[in-house]
Amino acid sequence: MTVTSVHDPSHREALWELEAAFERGDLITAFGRCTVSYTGRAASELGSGDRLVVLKPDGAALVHTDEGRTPVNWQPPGSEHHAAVREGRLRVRSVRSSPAETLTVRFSDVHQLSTMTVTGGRDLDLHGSEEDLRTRVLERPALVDPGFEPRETERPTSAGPVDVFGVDGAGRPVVVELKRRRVGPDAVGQLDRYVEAVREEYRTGGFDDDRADTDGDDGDVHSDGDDGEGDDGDDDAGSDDDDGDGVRGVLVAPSITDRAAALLADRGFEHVALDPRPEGTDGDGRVSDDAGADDDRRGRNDEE
Amino acid sequence: MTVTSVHDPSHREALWELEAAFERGDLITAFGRCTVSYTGRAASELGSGDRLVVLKPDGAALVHTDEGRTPVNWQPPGSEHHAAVREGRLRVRSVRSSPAETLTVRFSDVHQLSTMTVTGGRDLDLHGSEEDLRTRVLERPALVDPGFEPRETERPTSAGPVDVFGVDGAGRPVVVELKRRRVGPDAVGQLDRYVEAVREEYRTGGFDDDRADTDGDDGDVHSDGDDGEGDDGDDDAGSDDDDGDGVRGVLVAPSITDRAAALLADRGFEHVALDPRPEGTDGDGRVSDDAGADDDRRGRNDEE
DNA sequence: CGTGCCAGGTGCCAT
DNA sequence: ATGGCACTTGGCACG
Repeated sequence: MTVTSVHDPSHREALWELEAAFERGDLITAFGRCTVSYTGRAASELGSGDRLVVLKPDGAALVHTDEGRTPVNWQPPGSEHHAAVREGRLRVRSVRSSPAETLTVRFSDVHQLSTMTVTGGRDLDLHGSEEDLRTRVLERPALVDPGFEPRETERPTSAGPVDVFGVDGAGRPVVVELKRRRVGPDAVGQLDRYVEAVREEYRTGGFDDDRADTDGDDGDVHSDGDDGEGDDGDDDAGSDDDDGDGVRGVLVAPSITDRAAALLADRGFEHVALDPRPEGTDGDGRVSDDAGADDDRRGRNDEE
Repeated sequence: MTVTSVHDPSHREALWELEAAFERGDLITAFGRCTVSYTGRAASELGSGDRLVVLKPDGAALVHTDEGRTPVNWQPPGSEHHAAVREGRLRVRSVRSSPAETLTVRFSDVHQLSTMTVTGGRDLDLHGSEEDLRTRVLERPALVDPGFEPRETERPTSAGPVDVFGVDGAGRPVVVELKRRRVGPDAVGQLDRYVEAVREEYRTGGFDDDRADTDGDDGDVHSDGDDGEGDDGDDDAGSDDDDGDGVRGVLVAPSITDRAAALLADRGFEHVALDPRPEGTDGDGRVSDDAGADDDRRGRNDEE
């Protein structure tokens, strides 16, 4: 049995179905007239109306109206669903602790209640994320700067992990912050924190013990062979070569807003325009070159 | 007719139901075995499996697995839903432009398809947001600082709108940034940008023409009567009274992380611990005092 | 579990 | 439309 469905069930019927579905670990949808109360990190009340309520076996709960991508109310995974009949209404309650939160849906009428057994994979294969951008940068560092040499990814600093850290042609340390989309002032602030942290690090003599003691296992860039060129850029740093303090800050993103650009200039940082996905993939995802291993879209009859 | 539901429909049947539901402006749920393709700002592929697909009349589309609060794939409101039978599968496609994005769901089997007419309100009454925190601060400015006098909310600066702007007992300008929850380094960066903008503003002589020309209609704090006290604080600013440049920065939030606190101290700013909801409302939402106009939870029988 | 950060973030409201 | 920001942000990875 994969799907059960009851129309206009009595509250007792609905309760029975719900508890059986909880037991089975089914996905549940309930459509009916209800009010919704939430209390926890915040608190909310929603007056009576028809809504679609989705209860997942992992504890997630969603209350959807006919509008919006975001549910009006919800409960994250890890909650526990309970059902009961109280004061003539079917009460579905989803509770979690830490933080303590309760979502209560009170149905005056259940128009339809369905339960379904879910099978099959849920692994999404996604392209175009920041990780893809990082890959692009690591594969072709010249896109960032002619002489750029990546040395480490997720390089730890006192201000947090630097996306890509390396040196330029002149041996100056370069802090690269990656963003998959157009950036605003916040990204500049982020870059600024990282650059300042690295500068401070160099100032106090290379080792502030800020860098967590990862033994080059995780974040190191694939060594291309040439190591004997100035191993950690400790010699050239500290002198005010160009601007700032010898440490360059580079924001790699498709584009940047005016305010962010102003802030960036103020800090003496740079912006490099780069897309997370290489050229040839436009908004519709058509790949001009690189005929990938896509075996679903073959017959291109795209009407309707 | 509010709800229609078909079990294991043929693709033709399902297609018929779908198009009728589109026509009626109904909310649609489809449960079945499908693959999902998305392309637009990014691109993704999801292999075959059972999923719950929700199609809303406003154009929103959701694809849910049995896990997570967030749909594996989706389309925001404003999209257009289309259905067709292609290559022996039921294809549901949701398309939007700007940005150009397409979500395609291909059903090999539809286990259940339901359509529902939605009526009733969707206005959520939410408490505990940043706006509530602002209200608290405006009603009791002393919570921020003994002599604090709010002057303006959403005060425009070259760096963006300042949550609350005012003066302290010594007549110094105060920039207040509000956060409804525990803050990290980003919030300090935000406050820093605002304070710097205000300082620059004062430095260049009160009017940099940064402040957008809102004629005191929107952001002004309710005038309490006393206006003849130094109308815009132009006299005392510019002298390095305490630290920084005579402009104070205050981060109002329930709590703050260590890193953020360090940054805050570095900038010479302050943290004021304040909750968006007044004392007496704990995590479970029980209000100790202030018996509000809540008329739903009366009989407190809270078992199961 | 808290800290920090990315996300196809979404949503709201401003210019 | 773009911009800046809040959000019960959610989700993940790491210390």
